[in-house]
Amino acid sequence: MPASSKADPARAYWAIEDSLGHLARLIFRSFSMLRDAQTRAHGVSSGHWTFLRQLWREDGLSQHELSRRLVMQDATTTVALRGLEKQGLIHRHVNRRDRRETLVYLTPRARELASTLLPVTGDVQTLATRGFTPDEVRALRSLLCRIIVNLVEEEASHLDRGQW
Amino acid sequence: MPASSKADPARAYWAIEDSLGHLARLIFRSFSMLRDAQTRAHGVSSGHWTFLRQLWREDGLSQHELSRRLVMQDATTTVALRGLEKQGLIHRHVNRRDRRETLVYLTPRARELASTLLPVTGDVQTLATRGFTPDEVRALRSLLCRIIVNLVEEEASHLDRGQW
DNA sequence: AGCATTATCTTAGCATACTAAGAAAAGGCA
DNA sequence: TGCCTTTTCTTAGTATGCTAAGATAATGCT
Repeated sequence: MPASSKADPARAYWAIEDSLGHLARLIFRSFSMLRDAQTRAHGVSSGHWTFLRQLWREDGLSQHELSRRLVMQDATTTVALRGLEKQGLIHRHVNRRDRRETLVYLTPRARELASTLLPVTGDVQTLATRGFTPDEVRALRSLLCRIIVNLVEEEASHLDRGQW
Repeated sequence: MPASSKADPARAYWAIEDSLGHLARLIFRSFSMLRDAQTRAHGVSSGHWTFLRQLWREDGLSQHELSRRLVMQDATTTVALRGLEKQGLIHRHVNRRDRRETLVYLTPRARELASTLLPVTGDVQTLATRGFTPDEVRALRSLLCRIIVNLVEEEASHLDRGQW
């Protein structure tokens, strides 16, 4: 008999539905994987995607500003951008007005990729919310944002108390 | 002037609110970190927590069954359990009726930790949903579960088509 | 019984992303 | 101006969790 994992793949998920953190993990992971399946063929990994997506909106930012917008550590950004540079998707040069900063620019190749790859996010999102009414999607986004605000405030108060 | 990250920490999050995958990432990460801050003092890391929590519900499961319930790869489980064993929180022995399986049991020490650490999940959850009505919490859980079902079905159909 | 297939666990290698600590540049102030 | 602090980026080390490939045990088929 096949393992129970094949019998009803969704069952395993329902069993842990009482933890919002866990639900968030599953959703984040599925999003990454589904997106990755589409973008990998173009040499864009899951880790690179996050940065590319932000740069498609606006490039010429410093690494620190990029990190801030994506809520990533500077060190993480350094490593990810090194990979993107090696793939010829970005180039970087020191800001002449503040030579501590490194500004990040897309290459023409990366710009061309945008039209191919940007729709992928939309596709995954559409798929994830299949059967949702527009109101439900809006409600979900709103609830998630409220959670994030709560969590951010809590983290900030931890910081203030010097706990971290 | 201080970096803008300190000016309004929540702003950075709102800027990317249009991606459900990204929102899920932020929530998952905040949950992990807030929990970690409480449990680390007891020698329980974020990665161990997931497994401990499941084992507090029911131990004596095989590693594969544990993996299935937590939606983890078997290899991931192997490594995590090795850590828990080294910490003296679990012990494992081969199932006599099927010697391919390794059954996982909590140690008395791990059982004692339950009463101290289990409330932590609840605390983080309460904090995350501050200002929510019970109906909103229920609605959120329900919406998240529906997304997961959608995503699982999609992944399953990818598997069927042999794409992965 | 014997052999091929399947299931479970492990190992190895890699990707992502964290923290801590250090280097280089800029800013602030005596 | 010179020194101390802050900011930005980098490096090193670690944790989490993935895939691929292998070892061992059980199962199924002839």
